[in-house]
Amino acid sequence: MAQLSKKEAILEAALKLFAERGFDATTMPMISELAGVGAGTIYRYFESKEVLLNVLIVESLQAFAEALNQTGTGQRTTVREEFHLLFTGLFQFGKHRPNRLQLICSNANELYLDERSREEVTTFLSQILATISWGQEQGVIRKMPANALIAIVLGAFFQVSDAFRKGLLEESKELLDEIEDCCWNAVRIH
Amino acid sequence: MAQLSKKEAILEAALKLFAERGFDATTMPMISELAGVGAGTIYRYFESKEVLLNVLIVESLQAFAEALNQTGTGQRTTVREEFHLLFTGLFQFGKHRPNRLQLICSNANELYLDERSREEVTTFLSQILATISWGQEQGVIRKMPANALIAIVLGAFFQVSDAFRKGLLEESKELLDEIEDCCWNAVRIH
Amino acid sequence: MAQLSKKEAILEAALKLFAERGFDATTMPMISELAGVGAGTIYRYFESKEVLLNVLIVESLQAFAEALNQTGTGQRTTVREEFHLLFTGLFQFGKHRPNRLQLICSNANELYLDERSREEVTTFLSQILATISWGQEQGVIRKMPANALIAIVLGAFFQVSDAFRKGLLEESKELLDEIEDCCWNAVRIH
Amino acid sequence: MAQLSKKEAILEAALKLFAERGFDATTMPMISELAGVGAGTIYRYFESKEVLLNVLIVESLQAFAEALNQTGTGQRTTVREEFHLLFTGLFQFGKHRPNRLQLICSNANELYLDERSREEVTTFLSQILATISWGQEQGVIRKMPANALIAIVLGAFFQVSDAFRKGLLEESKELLDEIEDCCWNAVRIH
DNA sequence: TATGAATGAGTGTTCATTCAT
DNA sequence: AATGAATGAACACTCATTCAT
Repeated sequence: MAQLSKKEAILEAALKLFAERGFDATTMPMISELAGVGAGTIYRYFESKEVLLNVLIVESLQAFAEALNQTGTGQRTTVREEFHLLFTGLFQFGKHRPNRLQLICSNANELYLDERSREEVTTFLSQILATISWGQEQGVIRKMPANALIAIVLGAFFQVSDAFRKGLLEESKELLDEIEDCCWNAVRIH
Repeated sequence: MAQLSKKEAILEAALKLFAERGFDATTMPMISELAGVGAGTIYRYFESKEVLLNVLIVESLQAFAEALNQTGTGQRTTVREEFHLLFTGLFQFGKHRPNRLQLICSNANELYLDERSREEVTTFLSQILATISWGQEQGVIRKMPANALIAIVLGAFFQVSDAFRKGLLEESKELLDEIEDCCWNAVRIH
Repeated sequence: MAQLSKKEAILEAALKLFAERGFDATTMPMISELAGVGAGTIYRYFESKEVLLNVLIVESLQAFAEALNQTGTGQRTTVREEFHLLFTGLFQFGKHRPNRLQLICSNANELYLDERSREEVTTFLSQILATISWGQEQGVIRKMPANALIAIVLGAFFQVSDAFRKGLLEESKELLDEIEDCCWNAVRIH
Repeated sequence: MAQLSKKEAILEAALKLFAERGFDATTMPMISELAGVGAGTIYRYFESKEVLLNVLIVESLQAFAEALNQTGTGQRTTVREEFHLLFTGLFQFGKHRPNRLQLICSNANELYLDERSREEVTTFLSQILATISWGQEQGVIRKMPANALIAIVLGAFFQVSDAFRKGLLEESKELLDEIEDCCWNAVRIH
């Protein structure tokens, strides 16, 4: 409360609840209570529940993209190295911002996304696309529709993250390396 | 209507709506209208909206398991062949029962699952587990936690199915074969 | 309660409250309580609060027009006689349906009228217009814009009705005759 | 802003909004925005929204009474002349202070009037009453309850003013004279 | 003096559920 | 067995009012 502005408290509370329960199952009273603010206060900062969701989605996608960039910047070495940095970025993000990851993964929110959010999704994916294209040019990554490759790797990553979150799987350096290896094998040319 | 009992009509309507809109965004009046029955009639067959969801989840998981069994029965040949049958079963199911698949994939419903449904998930997964264990014994599949391998393959499959559903990817025999190959490479020992 | 359907009870309660307090100062809970129904029940019969108002306005205008017709039907005699019948009709209506009259007079509702209601107002006024035109043709009523004549007579009538309603004035046959005479003098040619 | 004190700015904004939209449909934020002051500032000058309304009503009634006095002062000539001055005063006021007139006419505010405002109404009417009594003594105005005569003339005037405001009637010297003549005919002895 | 962020009671409205028919 | 009218708790959201600055 001392270190968090009302707006931040609301965003944090909403993020947690949207991630855990989904958009429809989260009520404004829940958010206001968890944020420790009055019900009306939310509307001083966010026009509506939907706007609040979209702000969070855009924020989260940007944070996600940034997390990937941060690890991936610098001169290009090998495609495999790039893939490693990407994967590391994914898991770092999932570890530090589990709710943001959950929000992004959850398809349930799709109905409520506005134009801005949809664009942000495209922007985010374009970053991964670049790596894939480069790998294909280098003859290292399979010549398949990029969307399919992305779906395979991200799908695996999301599901694995979910397993971590639910405690079905215990995180360890070795396991993460193995999973990365699996995903790399999935898309590389043998 | 002629060939469908009231109960079946309700289940079908609810399945479609839960899959398309999600549990919370689906109202009982929507279901009763689509099913062509009175609002109160639903309660003659299902205690509550949640029970209705759980019945559908259990049904869907059983149908999913059955679909996998059906292709996979018969004498065991190779692990690769078994994997192929499993994958074929997954896609067959997604093609013929897209709503059931969508219902199963959607994490949004998690909150509302009862004990019975959770058990059914376990049952369903045990079938896949068996194949994995066998493959590991044979020295063909990586020695990793089974949950991780399942998450990788199912995650990829769900995400790919979603891409098909949204029209981001066009289904074709060749593409399916490629995707299967990707997934197999992900889990096999090289 | 026994003799009133829910819908009628709602209409009656809403009429009373809208007339006494105005549209904005009347809440749906007030209406549901006075009608003796649940809050949600109102929405089974009326889409929204605004629709409820408009239904009442149209109903009231039609009842008003009918009340004027009823007294005024039959062969035309003199303009004065027609005026008398009109005035009698106005007061009869105000006496038997004070709330409906109040609802019609109140300009506060203007903002919420839909197309249908606006048309009904026109229809209602056209009836009075006919009498005025006839009187002007006969050289008995002043040659002034009909809207002005209507405003004068109806304005006087509404204000007098209000005075009766508030008890500022005591109704009596003689007083009504005098008021009618005043209004007639206002518009006739001397 | 330069020439208007905060208090005056608030009163002016509130007058405009109450007149145009009604008391209930006007919000305090609307008033504060139009007045160019903070929301809380209103409460430094007026205890509540209701008090603000009542201040405006009293002010308006006093301005109205003053407007009538101004034209009517001086030695008495004839009753007809006095009536003319009264009528001129009414229309002058309506022309120069349309919002104040609208506020006074609107019955919708009745619910919120306090004792002070009610007294002011009486004070205001007493002025007109005086003229009427004098006319009746002179044998020029009908011997009817004064409230009835006031209702007739003011009712006609308010309704005509409304027609002007809505553009249903075009103002002109000739029309005003005619309307005055109508009203005079309504109350004079023939 | 003046502000506007903050509040929470209250608004119009929806909907899972019940029950008389 | 089947209905759909009825309910009232709960929803998203608003706004008169307060108060720390």
